[in-house]
Amino acid sequence: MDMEKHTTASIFETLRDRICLLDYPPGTILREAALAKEFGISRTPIRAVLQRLEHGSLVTVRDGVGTIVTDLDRAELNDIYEMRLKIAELIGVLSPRKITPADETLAIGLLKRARQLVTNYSASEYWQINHAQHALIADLIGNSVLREVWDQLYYRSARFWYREASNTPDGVVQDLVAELGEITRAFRARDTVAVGYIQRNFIAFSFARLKSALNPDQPTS
Amino acid sequence: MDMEKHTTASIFETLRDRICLLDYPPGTILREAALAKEFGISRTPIRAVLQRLEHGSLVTVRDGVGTIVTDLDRAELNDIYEMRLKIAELIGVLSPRKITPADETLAIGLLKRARQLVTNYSASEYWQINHAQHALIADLIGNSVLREVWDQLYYRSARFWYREASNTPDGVVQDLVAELGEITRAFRARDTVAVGYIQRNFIAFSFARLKSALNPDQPTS
DNA sequence: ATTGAACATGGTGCATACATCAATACCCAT
DNA sequence: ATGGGTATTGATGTATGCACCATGTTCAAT
Repeated sequence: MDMEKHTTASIFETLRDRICLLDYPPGTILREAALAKEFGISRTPIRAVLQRLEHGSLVTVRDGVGTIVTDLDRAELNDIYEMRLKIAELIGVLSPRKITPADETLAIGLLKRARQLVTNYSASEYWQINHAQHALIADLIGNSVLREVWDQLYYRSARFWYREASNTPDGVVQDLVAELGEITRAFRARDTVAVGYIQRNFIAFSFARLKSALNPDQPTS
Repeated sequence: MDMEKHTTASIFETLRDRICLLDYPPGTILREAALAKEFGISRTPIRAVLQRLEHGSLVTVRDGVGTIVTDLDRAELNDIYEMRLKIAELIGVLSPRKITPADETLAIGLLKRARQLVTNYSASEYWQINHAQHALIADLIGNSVLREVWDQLYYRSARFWYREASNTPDGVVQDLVAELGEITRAFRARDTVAVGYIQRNFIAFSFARLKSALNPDQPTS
């Protein structure tokens, strides 16, 4: 029984998170009828949601087949991360919002939560902290276009690093703690440019980690 | 009588161009039923097209009211152009495709067409040349994510400069000729980085022109 | 045994009727 | 004359039946 009132926005977020959290692994075929039945509505609004997901490059709809969760190939990984590296540097440049004490408080809270991950790891908690950190920084971006691109690339890259976090949580959690520590420091100094560069650096670290995971060893002749 | 076979992709391009060419001025209310009747199909595929346009920030769909062509306010102009300036610099940086003799030939052809605009101005021809130039350069971009963003921001900015071109065609056409001249030179040198910087510069020129058009005079105390 | 086409099945794409929402005009009370 | 609640109108949002497409299967011919 579903007592909740599912709106198209909430369904979109639900499906998006299922894809990002690899609950729907790449290649999964989603059926409109099944989703419609699950959420207790008709196929029409489901189709609208799937179209939005397709715009975000998370799925591709194929006539007569179904809606297929997109694959994670290496070329796309490179393209997304190359862009995120460059986009991050713009965060503090394109007329950002001023950092407030409330922001600082939120960052400190996230840092504390992240530190607890070191001893008690939980994939769901890791995801939620990342999510909150992303929202916190996206809210600083003054340029609306930059914020949209930043947001979309975040969700498009999420599956890559979430899978890596599940495989080898140790290093990933250490990075998250370090990142939030630096962000807290930058927030204390009210330095938005620093926030952008911190993001750039940790995206680069994550990128390196993912690449070495795909290339376990250097090829030997 | 419509003998052509309208596909959703062609309808999307048609409506997009109507918005960009100010055939549908900002504030215009589009009715799904009217569009469905015009293209000889039902409301369902029309709604899909309108959703795509909304994703591109060209319209907003309001329940019970209609689909409204978005307004051109100054804040959005600033955000879009700030981003385009930064994005343009990445064209030659993020693994671009090699420039070929065929590209050079196309650029020279566009330059010739642009020169004819100086004596015989035509708004439609101006639009088509800009369109072809955009496609030519977008095709050089190797990073798929960058290409998508570049493409979307082009169409999002189109209405601003198209309106300016209609108001004062002279300076705009001169800029176009100069831009295509420099692009041709960069193509001859097979220098993709130069292409990106040329784009950046002429976007900046256009930006300055638009800002001065919105601020006819400096405010006097 | 293998290959080929015809067919059965289950999916998305489309068309249409109905439900719901927003704006406006209207009418009655003041 | 005016103000506010109500009815009306026409829009988008939703549900559902049908058409078309893709895919796997089956059966016959070689």
